[in-house]
Amino acid sequence: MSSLPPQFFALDADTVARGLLGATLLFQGVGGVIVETESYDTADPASHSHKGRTSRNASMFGVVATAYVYRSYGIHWCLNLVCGTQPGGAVLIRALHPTHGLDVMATRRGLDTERLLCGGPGRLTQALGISIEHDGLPLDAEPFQLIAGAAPAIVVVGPRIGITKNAAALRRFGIAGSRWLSRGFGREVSTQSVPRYNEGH
DNA sequence: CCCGAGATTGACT
DNA sequence: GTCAATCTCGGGA
Repeated sequence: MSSLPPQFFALDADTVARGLLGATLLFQGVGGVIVETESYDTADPASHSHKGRTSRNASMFGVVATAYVYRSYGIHWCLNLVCGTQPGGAVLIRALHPTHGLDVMATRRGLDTERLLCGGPGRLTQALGISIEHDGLPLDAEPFQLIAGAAPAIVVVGPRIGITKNAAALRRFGIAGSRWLSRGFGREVSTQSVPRYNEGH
């Protein structure tokens, strides 16, 4: 069981978003395998960081390998991992394959069907108990734990969900065939494999 | 100051 | 398929 090296998060957001697929994300021991991500950076009009720093997105401009947690639609929390070659980059964690603490997640989620425990950015923060209190925390220390895992054989790529600016950019990444994705990917399939940070345990 | 848009979700027709 | 819930931000009055 190996942690993701800190320098991994200094790579560009697209590479990090791909490379996180297959890794295990735990929060206080609860979580699962990352199966879906999206990448953002300051050059991207869809990114919260595009128009500069505000009180909400401040942690996006902090050091890499920390969490950026923001409130979505006034109701939900969304978890990003800060990364990039320049300040202002992040990867949104959109879905997990739940493997640790399923009972805790089910309680927090209100006895949902298993597939909806962690499938969706708002759902997974609720299942793991992540909120604004955890904004800015480092990812290599409790309560977070990030463990490298087996690289997926095939990564699917497509447009990001729920955005209108720069909507055509192919910056959503998923493990092909996973039943834990928040939504399907249509036909845009990439056979590119991920970089080397996901060697098997 | 007011108001619309937004990296969402769940309830409902 | 439609729609409301309810924070944060930014643009216009």
